[in-house]
Amino acid sequence: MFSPVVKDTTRLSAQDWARAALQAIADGGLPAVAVEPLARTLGVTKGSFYAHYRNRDELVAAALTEWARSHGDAGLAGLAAIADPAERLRELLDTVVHAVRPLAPSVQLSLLGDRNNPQVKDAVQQVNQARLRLMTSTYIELGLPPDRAESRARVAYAAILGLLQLAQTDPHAPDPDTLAEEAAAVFLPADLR
Amino acid sequence: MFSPVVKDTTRLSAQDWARAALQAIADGGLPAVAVEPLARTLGVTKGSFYAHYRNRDELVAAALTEWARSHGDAGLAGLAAIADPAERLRELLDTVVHAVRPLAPSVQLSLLGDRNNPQVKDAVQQVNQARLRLMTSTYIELGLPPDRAESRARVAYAAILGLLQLAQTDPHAPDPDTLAEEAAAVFLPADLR
DNA sequence: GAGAGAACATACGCCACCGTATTGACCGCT
DNA sequence: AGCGGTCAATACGGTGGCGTATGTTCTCTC
Repeated sequence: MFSPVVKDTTRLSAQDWARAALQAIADGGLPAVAVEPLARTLGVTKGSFYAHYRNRDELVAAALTEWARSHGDAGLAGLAAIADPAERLRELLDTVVHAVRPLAPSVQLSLLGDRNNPQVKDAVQQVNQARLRLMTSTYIELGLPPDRAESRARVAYAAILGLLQLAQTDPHAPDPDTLAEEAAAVFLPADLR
Repeated sequence: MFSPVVKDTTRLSAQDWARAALQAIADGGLPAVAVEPLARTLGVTKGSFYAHYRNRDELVAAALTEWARSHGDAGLAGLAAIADPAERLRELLDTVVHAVRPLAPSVQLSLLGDRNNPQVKDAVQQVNQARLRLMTSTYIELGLPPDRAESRARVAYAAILGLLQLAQTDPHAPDPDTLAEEAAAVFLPADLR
């Protein structure tokens, strides 16, 4: 018995459609989630799609829910498990700055183009809140008073988002190590100034 | 003689179409730049559109060019004119953090959803480069060595972008003054640490 | 191994948008 | 007054995506 990495000739599930939808979002935003093109890339015709979802909107909702789930508290479990707050923060910065991870951030960036859609707004908000909560409590653990911890977390998280954004549009390799160093110097409050 | 704020019954120019296209981008990204809907909001039919542009792509190109122009070096002239680098930087942070300016940032955020389009990529890149150049030279003036100035500028600009991004998705008013203070504490190198 | 249901194919009508063609109305200019 | 150019309206064919209807095939289960 061997587990196939790619679901070869087997039939598709609702999850497969949702995953394909997320990939489409990463590539072209919400408008790219179109039933017929997705069916083509999946190697089927659209007829079978309606066995899984009632309409396109339901697919979009499913994809967004899945994304919000896996990138909200669920996706932060690994980081949250780090006991030492300073190390946790450094790990977070390192991860982000070094990451040219292909799919994960692309979805969030693409969703910005469709931020007027209420469903999108909810999903993005949910993910952002979870991350901000983690970073805020980290800064509190580091000794900042709660209100300062909150705004500090906000600025730091904003920088993370912005760096991802720049990484996706900028061809100039900014040397990750230099960036990580700089980010650490700015956001790791060794002195808690 | 009174100057009409809205071009009332007069006829439209290519500029008018480009402006409408930018507004559409801010609202719904590139896919929202559709000839017939735009014609409807402009109060004409699409027949007249093709007197100004050969096709939709040309309109998109014109809109993006206009945006890149007005938000690149041209749009930074006011800030660049500030002689004192520290004041320039503070002004920049203040402007951004306090700004819930409706249209300007929306376009950039919306364009993220269409960053795979080469035209979009070029425009965004052009604007980002101009801003990064200004911030880098500002940090150099402040006494940072060139390489550190560059990465510092990158992190600071990323934070700015991220704050705008959060402001558009987050309903929680983060109290601009607190944020401005925090941003200043982080990015204004009084000590040039 | 026969039925049930899930996954798929095919074919259809519908609508939104693109681009073209043609014609008409409104300028400025000599 | 007449002329050319610009902006505009109307009408048309083409394309791509949505959703429905109606079968067909696969797979699981009893």
